Amino acid sequence: MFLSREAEYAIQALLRLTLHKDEHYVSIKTLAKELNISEYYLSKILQKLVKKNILKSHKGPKGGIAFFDSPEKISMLDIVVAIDGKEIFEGCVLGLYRCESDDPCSLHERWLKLRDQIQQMFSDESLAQLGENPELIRRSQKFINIKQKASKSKNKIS
Amino acid sequence: MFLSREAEYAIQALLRLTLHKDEHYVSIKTLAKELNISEYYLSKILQKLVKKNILKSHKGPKGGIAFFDSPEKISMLDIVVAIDGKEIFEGCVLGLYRCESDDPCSLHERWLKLRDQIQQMFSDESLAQLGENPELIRRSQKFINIKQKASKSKNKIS
DNA sequence: TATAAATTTTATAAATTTATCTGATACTCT
DNA sequence: AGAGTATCAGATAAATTTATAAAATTTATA
Repeated sequence: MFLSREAEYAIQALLRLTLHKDEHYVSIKTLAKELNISEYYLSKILQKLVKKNILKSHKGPKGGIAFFDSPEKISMLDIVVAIDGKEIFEGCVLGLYRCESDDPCSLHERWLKLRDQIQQMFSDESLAQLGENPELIRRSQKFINIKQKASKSKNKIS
Repeated sequence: MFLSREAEYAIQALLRLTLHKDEHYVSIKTLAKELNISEYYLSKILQKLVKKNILKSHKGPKGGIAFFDSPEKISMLDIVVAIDGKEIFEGCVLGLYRCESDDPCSLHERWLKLRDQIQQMFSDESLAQLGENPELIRRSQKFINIKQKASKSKNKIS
């Protein structure tokens, strides 16, 4: 799993949000139900996006969250970095000390190129582009159930 | 961090082991001291490699671990998969449900290619090739100290 | 202005990963 | 055979990530 679960949920929530185009603010509760995860957990995650000005929020009745900018202007990289930080694109792939220096490991150059390409992939893709497949977004809700069940049974068996 | 800490330690330990070329068996205790990590923890990790026939072990005095095959025949991928499993090269990068099906997300193809290239990178590189830079291997010992300090202070400050 | 709806903040719990410890077993050597 | 050395296996502990709950704050509107 290249991204943290939080980053995955953030992306899934924002994708859901693109399906609510007309509404001014959408409550986190609603999104949480649609994604089938805890309202509180989602709040926590989305707050990070509010602080990074990817979302704006409004309290009280008729409140909720909304995009700060339009989804066309939000790249996947924006979201990923807001949640997981830019550190996931840093460091030696083997965890070797001082590998970034003038005497790197033999995988270094190759890894750097691949990592940059991953980063480029995320920055090339806007939320709006990903949102062009609403069917996929709707399907993605069930995944959480499966994940939770999988980790539970894994615990029991092994 | 693309690889788990265990996988990183496994690689570092095997790299260390290549520096002990002449000896028949090297004790895990010795390796653990060189890497500056817990002897017991390293045991646990290396046991996985024993079970996967990457290492062989021998109990008692003059015992320890040794390569089952020569480092030339061991790829980085062998080690990574032995510890982290092949799952790290599977699934949708965004965690979307059924993304692998006939209706994938718009990042899917691009991610698949990159992921395959990462896998290829690991399988192209043998332990022996990485071991050709003994200075780097020796330096890598200190990294663990830094990591441990970093996570401790992180805890205290934030 | 009171009430209900919503986010925000803080606390708590569960699960997983990371790390250490202990006892058992196997082996070498004298 | 006995003493010492080393892995092996399973239990335990600490740290981090993942998830939930409860209390505090803000806001719309009746």
